[in-house]
Amino acid sequence: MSDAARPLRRIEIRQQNETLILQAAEKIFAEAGFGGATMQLIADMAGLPKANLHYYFPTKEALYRRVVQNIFEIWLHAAGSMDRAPGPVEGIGAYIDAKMEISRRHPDGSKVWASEVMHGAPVIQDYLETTLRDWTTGRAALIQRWIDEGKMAKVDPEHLLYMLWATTQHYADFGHQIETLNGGAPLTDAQWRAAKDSVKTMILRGIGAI
Amino acid sequence: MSDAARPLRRIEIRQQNETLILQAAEKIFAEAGFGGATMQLIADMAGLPKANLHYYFPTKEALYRRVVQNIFEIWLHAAGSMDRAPGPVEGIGAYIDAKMEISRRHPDGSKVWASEVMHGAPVIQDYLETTLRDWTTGRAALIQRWIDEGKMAKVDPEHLLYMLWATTQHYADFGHQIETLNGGAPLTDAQWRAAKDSVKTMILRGIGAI
DNA sequence: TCTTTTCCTGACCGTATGGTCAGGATGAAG
DNA sequence: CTTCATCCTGACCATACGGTCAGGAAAAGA
Repeated sequence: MSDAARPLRRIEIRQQNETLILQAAEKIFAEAGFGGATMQLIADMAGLPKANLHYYFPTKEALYRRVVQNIFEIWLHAAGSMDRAPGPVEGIGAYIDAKMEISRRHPDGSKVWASEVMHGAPVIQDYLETTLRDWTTGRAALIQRWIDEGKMAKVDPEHLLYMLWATTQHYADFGHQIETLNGGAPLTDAQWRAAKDSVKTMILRGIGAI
Repeated sequence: MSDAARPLRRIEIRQQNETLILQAAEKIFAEAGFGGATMQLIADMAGLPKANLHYYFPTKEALYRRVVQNIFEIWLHAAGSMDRAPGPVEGIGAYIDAKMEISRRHPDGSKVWASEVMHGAPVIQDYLETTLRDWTTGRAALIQRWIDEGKMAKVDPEHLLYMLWATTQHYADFGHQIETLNGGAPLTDAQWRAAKDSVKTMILRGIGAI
C-alpha cells in the first residue's frame, strides 16, 4: 500500500498520463472515427478531466497525429521481420505471422490507420511518400531477387505486398464482421492459429514458394 | 433546349433529387466518415439547400442508412457471379473480376461500407447477421463441394472468402495509399488489368485450382 | 380557372463541441 | 521553510451542427 500512495515524480506523472490519454484516444478514434470522437469521450475513458487533455495535447488534431504516428511505428517495427530471411518461405511467413499478431493485439490501431488512409491520409501523407515508399521499394526488390533466384514464382512484387497488407489487416479492420460470422464470438486461440495457417498456406502456395 | 426547359414531373423531381443527394452523400461520407460529414457539405455538393435534404431524408442517420443499403445491394448483386460456375477457376475467377470492378467503379461505396463495419456496424448489423451470414454459409458450402470433388486444394472456405474480400476491397479502401506508391497517379487501365491478373493468379494458385 | 397536394427554402433554435483561462494544488530545488 | 516550475481543473466562450418551421412556389387534379 505504500507503493500506491507514494507521490509520483514529475516524469512519471507526465508519462503515465500521456500513455493513459493515448490509449483512450486510440480506442475512441477507432470506434468513432476522427469526426465522431470527442475530447470528452476520450477524457472519460482516460479518467481525466477534459481540460487536462488539452494540457498535454494542444488540439484534437495533435492528439490524433500522435496516435497515428504510434501505430506507424509499430507497423514499421514488424516490417523488419521480412529481412534476414534466406527465402520467401521464411521471410514472408514471418511477415505474415508478425502482421497477424498486430491485427490481434492492436486492432484499434489498425482501424485508425485504415481510417486515416481511407480519408486521404491528411495527417500522414508525408510518411506515405517517404518512409513507406522507401520501405516498399526495398521489399519489392528483395522479392524480385527471390524470384530471380528461382525461389518463388514470377509475381508482381507490389501486388503481393498489397495482398499481404490487405489479408492480414482484414482480421483487425473487419474484425467485427468476422466475429458476427463466427456466431458473435471473438476468434479463439485455435481459430487465430487456423487463420494464420490458412493465410500463410494460401499465400505461400499462391506465390509458388511451397 | 426545349428538353432542358420542360418542367419536371413530380416523380422525376423526386427521383432526380434523391439520386443527387445520395451520390453527394456517398462521396462526403467516404471522405469524412459519418461523424466528419455535415449535411451542409452534402447539400453544397448536391447543389441544394440544406433544408431540402431534410425534406427528402428526415435525419442524417436515415440518409446514411440509405447510402449503406445501396452499397450492400451492389455488393450482393456481384456476389452472384460465383454461382453457375463448374469449378473454382471460373467461379472464383469471375468473383474476383466482379469485386475488382466494384473497387474501381465504386470506391466511395466500398469506403463507406468499410467504415461502417469498422465502427461496429451500428446501422447494418442485422444485414450481417442475416443476408451476409446466409450468403457466406452458402458459398462456403459451394467451395467445400469443389474441394470434395478434387477441383481445388483443401483450404478453409471461410478464410478463403475473407482473403477474397480483403484483397479486392483493398484496391478501393486503400486506393489513396496505392496511388501514392504509384507515384501519385491513379492506376491506368493496364495497371488495373495487371492488378486483377496478379490477384487472380496468386489466389487461384494459392488454392490449388491452377 | 380554382383547389389541393407536393415541393422548396431562408431564417431560426437548442445543443454539443473544441478550445481557453484564471487560479489553485503539488512536486522540485535551494 | 521558501521559492519556483509544473501540473491540474471547473467554469466559461464562440462556433458549428442537426434539425425545425412558416410560408411561398409550382405541379396535379377537377
